[in-house]
Amino acid sequence: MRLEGTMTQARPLRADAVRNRKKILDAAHLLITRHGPEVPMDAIAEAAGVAVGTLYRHYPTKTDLVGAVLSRHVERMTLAVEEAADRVRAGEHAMTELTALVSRVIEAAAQDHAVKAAAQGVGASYAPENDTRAAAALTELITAGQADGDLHSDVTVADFYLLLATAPLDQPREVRDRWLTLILPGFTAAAR
Amino acid sequence: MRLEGTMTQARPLRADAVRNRKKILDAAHLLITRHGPEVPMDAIAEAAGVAVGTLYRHYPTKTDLVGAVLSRHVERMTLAVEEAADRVRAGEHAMTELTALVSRVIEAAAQDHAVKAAAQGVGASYAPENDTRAAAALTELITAGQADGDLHSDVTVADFYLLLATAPLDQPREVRDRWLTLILPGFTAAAR
Amino acid sequence: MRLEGTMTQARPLRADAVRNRKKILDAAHLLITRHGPEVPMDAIAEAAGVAVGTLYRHYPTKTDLVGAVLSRHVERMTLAVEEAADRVRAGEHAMTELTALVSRVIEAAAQDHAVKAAAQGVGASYAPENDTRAAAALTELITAGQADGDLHSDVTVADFYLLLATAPLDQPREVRDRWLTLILPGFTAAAR
Amino acid sequence: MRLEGTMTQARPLRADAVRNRKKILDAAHLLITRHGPEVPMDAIAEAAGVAVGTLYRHYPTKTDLVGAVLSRHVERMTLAVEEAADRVRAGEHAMTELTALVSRVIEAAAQDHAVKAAAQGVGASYAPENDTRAAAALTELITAGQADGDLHSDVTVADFYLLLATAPLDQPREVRDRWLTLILPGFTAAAR
DNA sequence: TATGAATGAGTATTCATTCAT
DNA sequence: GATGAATGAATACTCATTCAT
Repeated sequence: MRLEGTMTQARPLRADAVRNRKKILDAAHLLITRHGPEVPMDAIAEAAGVAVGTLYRHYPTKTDLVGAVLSRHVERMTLAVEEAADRVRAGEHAMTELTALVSRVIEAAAQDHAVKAAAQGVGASYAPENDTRAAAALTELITAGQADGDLHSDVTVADFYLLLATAPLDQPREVRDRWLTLILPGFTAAAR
Repeated sequence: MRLEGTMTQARPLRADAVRNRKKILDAAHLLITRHGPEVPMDAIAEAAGVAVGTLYRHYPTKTDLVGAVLSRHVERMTLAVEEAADRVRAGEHAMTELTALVSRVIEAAAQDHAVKAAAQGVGASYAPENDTRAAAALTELITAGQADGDLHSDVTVADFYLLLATAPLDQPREVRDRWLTLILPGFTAAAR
Repeated sequence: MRLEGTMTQARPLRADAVRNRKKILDAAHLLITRHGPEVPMDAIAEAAGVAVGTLYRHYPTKTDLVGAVLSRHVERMTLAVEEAADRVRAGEHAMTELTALVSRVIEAAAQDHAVKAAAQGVGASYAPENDTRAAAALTELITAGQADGDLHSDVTVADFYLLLATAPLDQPREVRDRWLTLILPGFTAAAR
Repeated sequence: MRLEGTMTQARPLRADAVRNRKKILDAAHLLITRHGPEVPMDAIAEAAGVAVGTLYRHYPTKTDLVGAVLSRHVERMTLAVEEAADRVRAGEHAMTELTALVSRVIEAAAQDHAVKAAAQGVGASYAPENDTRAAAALTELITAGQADGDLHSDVTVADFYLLLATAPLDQPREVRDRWLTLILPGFTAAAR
């Protein structure tokens, strides 16, 4: 289990170092999303407008960099889940939110697909603390859905992770939609 | 310097060549399954106990070799589907056969997982005629299942391919089973 | 100094062996002329309709084969020189014949250029006995030309070889012609 | 995975990089001259005392390296021509300078012969701007020689290029001299 | 003798990572 | 802290030549 670079950095970074760090992460995100995790480190460095050395100072390993990129992605997902949880707490229908959430997350991931491949391909592990937050919010949604009698009672957070992990992200839109049509019944109370 | 050779390799291979070919395919299968399609050709050659040249004589390209490994896999699946279709024709319950088939194929693929990745990763194309055979048998099963009123009327061969393509092959057994629990309802007439 | 394969072959070849030998040489000639001496031995064997083993039985080394191809070329040149000498002996004007000969040989070589490259590139040495015959005929022509007072008195066989060796065979026709315009004066008695 | 980089390498090289670049070019020059353009890149790297990676950083392709070696050669020739033109402008006899120039360039090239073969063999293109400079200076010389009535009036820059291109560079000194004796008359006004 | 399968050293090139400037 | 030059192991593929069938 590896923590993200930022965590290990005790003292605050110099202003330009922060800037560089962001430029690097942006470039990595862009290139990895576009070309997959095989992009050479040199290419990322060039796109970021820094030298490779700088890149390595911030992320001592390609795996680290890919991991950082992935973390960002996870962070975005986490926010989406938390927002959905907020809305449910504010009175929205849980199952509706869950369905929309899944759909939205999958669509987002489909654009960013290479990022996920990155994680598995290079073996990068992403920041676990985000997962915890996401898991908490998701649990809330699930509980609410079950309380409504919509969601099947044995559904867990892991099931949703599985849902995301297996979504056909690299397929065209209509395939992804068909996919949701096929998979969502399994999550409802009525269908099983 | 590449000059065109004869396309057709009509004459039967020599006994020892056949032996080597099999050794190569076995080694490739093993290594690709275990380490993914990135395994060096040299490693495969060594594992097969032949020199690289021999390997290249049998499979002029890495893509060819990976494709051959994949074809094997597909062939096995095809047989499974055809057997199921035979049983249904012989009176067995279609939905039961379909469910068992999916389960069996997924289990088989799980062992062989990297092989699939190989196909996409290297762009190897697997023998399409197998697909045709498999598709025919599968169509038969689907039609039967729909006639029984078990299978949802809009289910197609493509849906089953999607099912296979997205199965969490690299997850442990219980995850795969859970997965089937979640996905199969979407295929039934009752659940939707 | 290596002798051609034929020379080392004490007993007469079997009929089919002779046939194979010719097929090989023809194929080698064609491919080497067309693609240069880098053509793989396998390609030559295939074009000849024999297996590589057969090819190697006749020409134990690529160098040998290339040398044999070259010999053929030299043989043709030799014939041309001898014919010119014959004509001069029959009363033709020596200088005219020499000029025409040079022109003709260069044109022939231009088509067959790769063959010459072959000789140098692979280090093949061509059958020297042909040279002897060619040299004799050429000497005759030279002597006649000098007797006529046309050819410069210090011109030797080596000069003509130099002429051929340096002709711009890979250049287009007009360049080769210009070349002759430039080089021939040096051979005449008048110009020096 | 190739991503596009910046074309312009504006900033000056670091001192040690310059040193390496020179070592590489020297080694390449030596080895290519000695063994022809087939010398392995590894061999050149070793001879230069650097790792292959370094070699490829400076010359991304073998063709580039060979081209660079050739450019050097051309550059040297260009200088020689320009110097001769300078001398003629300063009052020297044009034909004498031309003759000496040709002789000198050929002698220089003879040492370097393989380099030329390299260019053609690998398809390397040498810096064309050098040619332009050389052509200008050569034109000047030719014009002067024709004005003196020494050089044949139809002689062009191309003729001199042809002269160089066909010189028997790989032959011993006396052959090259003999060659000049034979070819130069063709360039004079008197001989044709 | 012919066949063609097997050998294996050799080739250009890439890329994560280190380290002198 | 940043730079970018250097490293060198790794990879797919070729081809002259040998040798079992």
